[in-house]
Amino acid sequence: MQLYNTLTRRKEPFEPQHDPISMYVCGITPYDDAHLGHAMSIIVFDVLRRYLEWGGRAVRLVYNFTDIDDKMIARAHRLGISVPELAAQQIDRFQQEWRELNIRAADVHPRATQEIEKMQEVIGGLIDKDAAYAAAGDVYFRVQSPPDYGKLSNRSLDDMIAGARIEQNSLKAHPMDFTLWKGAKPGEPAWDSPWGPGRPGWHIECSAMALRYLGEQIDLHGGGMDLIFPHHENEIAQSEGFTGEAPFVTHWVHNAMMQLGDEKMSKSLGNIISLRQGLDQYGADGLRLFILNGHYRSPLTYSEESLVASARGAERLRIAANVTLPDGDGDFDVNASRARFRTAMDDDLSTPQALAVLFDLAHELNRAATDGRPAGATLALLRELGGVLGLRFEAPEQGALAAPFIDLLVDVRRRLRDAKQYELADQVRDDLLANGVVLEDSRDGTQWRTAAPSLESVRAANPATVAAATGPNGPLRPAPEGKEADTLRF
RNA sequence: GGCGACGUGGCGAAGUGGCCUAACGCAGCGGUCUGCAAAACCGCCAUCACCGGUUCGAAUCCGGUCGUCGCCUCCA
Repeated sequence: MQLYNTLTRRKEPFEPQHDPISMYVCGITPYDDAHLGHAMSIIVFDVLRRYLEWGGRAVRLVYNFTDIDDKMIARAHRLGISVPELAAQQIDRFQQEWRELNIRAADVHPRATQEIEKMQEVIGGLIDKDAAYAAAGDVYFRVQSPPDYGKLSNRSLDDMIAGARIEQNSLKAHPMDFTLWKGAKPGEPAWDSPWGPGRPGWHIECSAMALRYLGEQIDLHGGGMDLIFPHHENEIAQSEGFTGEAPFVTHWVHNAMMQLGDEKMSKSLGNIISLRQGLDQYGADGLRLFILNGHYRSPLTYSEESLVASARGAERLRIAANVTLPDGDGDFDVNASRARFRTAMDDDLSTPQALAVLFDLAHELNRAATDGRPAGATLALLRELGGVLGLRFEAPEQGALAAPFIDLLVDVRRRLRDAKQYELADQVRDDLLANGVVLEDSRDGTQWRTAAPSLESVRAANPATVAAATGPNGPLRPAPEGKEADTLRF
């Protein structure tokens, strides 16, 4: 398949050298709740992994948690809990949300705090090669040591200095030198090291974890575009400096950022929607459709309209994936559809086109159902390809408590209809709809299902969900002032 | 200032030289079905920011204009 490679800035054939394919995706810092931007990244790489496996390749995926850094410390301090407590709590939440999103677990989920030894080994190795130096309890990486520093982000050290606001630090040999090890400050978590007590710098954990779990050269490394510089640039510098092997990663894959819509939204705290809230309002398939409807390298703008449309689309697929058909495969050309799907996905993971194939299959299924034709093979293919995209085609859960009462109302309404008391029967139906339950009458009786959210219902719900988005950990960080349209920030 | 992306129907979004009078989804409109609905089905709804050029032929290539956005700082 062709995959865009950030390193070469063009689409290239993806030719993994390892079996299983070694794949590393930068995870999150578990200091606050996940939002839709995180969902975008994790869904994209979940789909890439599923697609590779569907193509018959084995994949070894590592997805890390960076559970120690300044934000972790600050947050834990504010909450009055320890950093490990904060990490444990947030990682639990993430993993619960990942499960609901139908994200397949990685093979390894390393945590920075459990990889200190490996990090120190790498730091020590870099010092030995004079690619790093200790200074007053800190250790810095020498950006002038690699001959090609800046190759991933496509910029020179001069450019970086010109544009960046560099804080003065006389300990550094070069202003862009970055920290590998931070000397401990009072009250902060610290580990012993040859350079004194301290904690790892931001980038070193990923080098250490990738090296430890995947080896010196890996096939694919993923993450959000915002990580290209400095995080991934520095990861390359550290890893290649340490091993002496290049390239550290043959294929770098980055997803574009999710953005907030208009000014109003960016200024308003309540509109930065959490993953929890998104899951509750639009369902896992709805969220996936929203993200997969665009290409992973194009920025995606959050809007309630789009999410509602995606949730409706998910409902359409779900209904088609659950149609009742006569037995038999039918004569629809499923191989053509399968090939179309593969062609789309092979072209730099073109999920918008892949999704179009699923909708065409859904259409064919509905036609078959209308005509009373068999289409078992079409149904099987829809479910199979849906699986590659991580779609489940399951109804959002209706509270188990409510179900018996809904059944009861449906039955009461049946009696009213039998008695031709249509006005009352319709009243029951309307009232249920107002509560998010759709009734469908047919010859075989009445079915009910949870309604996809309407724009009105979402808008009505959102002011109230500001509090929900706030969660037990305090409010999500407000968007910075002075920007018209902000990237969702964590 | 440096690096980069983008502008396609009411909305989202594919398509990067002829199969495009432009996929797919949402919304809308007309019809079928239905007690009425819902779902589904049938049908309808764009000439691709603007200007100029290249070409037998351009949404797709080149130049210009206008507009939008991202990264360069913690960030998926």
